[in-house]
Amino acid sequence: MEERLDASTGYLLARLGAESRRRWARMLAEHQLTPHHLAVLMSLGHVGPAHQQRVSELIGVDPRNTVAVVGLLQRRGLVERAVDPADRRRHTLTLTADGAGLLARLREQVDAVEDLLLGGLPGHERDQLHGLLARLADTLP
Amino acid sequence: MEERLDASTGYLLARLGAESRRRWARMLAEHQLTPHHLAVLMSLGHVGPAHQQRVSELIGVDPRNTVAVVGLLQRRGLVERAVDPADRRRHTLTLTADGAGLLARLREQVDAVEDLLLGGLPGHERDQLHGLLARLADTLP
DNA sequence: TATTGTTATACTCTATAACTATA
DNA sequence: TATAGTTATAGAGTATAACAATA
Repeated sequence: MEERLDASTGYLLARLGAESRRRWARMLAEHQLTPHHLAVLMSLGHVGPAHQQRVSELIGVDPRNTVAVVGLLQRRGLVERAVDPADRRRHTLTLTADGAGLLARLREQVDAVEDLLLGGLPGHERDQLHGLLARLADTLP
Repeated sequence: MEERLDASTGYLLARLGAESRRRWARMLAEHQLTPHHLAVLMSLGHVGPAHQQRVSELIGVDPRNTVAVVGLLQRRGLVERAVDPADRRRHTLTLTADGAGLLARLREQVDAVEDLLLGGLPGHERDQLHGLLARLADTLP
């Protein structure tokens, strides 16, 4: 991309985030999935079974827009949706064995995409960047 | 956002980039503009007059999708589109006085949004993050 | 023949209003 | 009355095919 705008960190974040999303999307299209689908699988893999609203918060998607995402995963047998007996308004989402298996296989491809995206930075800077982004994510409302 | 996924730097980038874009979009909606419109104004403010294709590269938007973005800015009198006499296929984009004025006023609001987004990080970490993102942007194809 | 910009189109992503059922 | 999830819809973002003018 030769010359760049460096005026705003927020802009760089949005710009590089879009690039990252684009690469994920291209990779996931082979599996007929979108970045949000993988985000749901990853979040369930990370925190275990969770209510749908919790997952929405974790992946940063409005609950109303999460419905269709989870719906597809359920129809594919990757995620199970069960009414919570303690509060029957709530639906608990759980990874199925198929879902966990697919997630494991996708992680390799995720890592490959990652290496291409971050390949220009030396290892210690990649770690530094990861740490800063993780901390920033924790500070958000 | 309490607990987070920290498995992948690319994911954090996409996640925080979406958050950043969302905040920009909310701010810019008051001016009936989108993040892409501001990106065009910023890029012209940064590199001076430029061909449309060059701007497309700078803001990371396909030239076919840039047409409508620039078209709106032109109709609003913020950007001028002139045929390049040296190569009449090319259109040179230039900020008008109105465009430059609006850009200056928007920068304050951009900074305010930025402070809210990055407020959780101490100053030296914000600088570090900015440097890493700028370097990463330079390494991309 | 290749490049710059354009038109048109379809599909995804995001935001929001209004609803159901449960609490 | 408030909350979890849903339905439906409109707008913005993105990708791609086909084209005109110019080089």
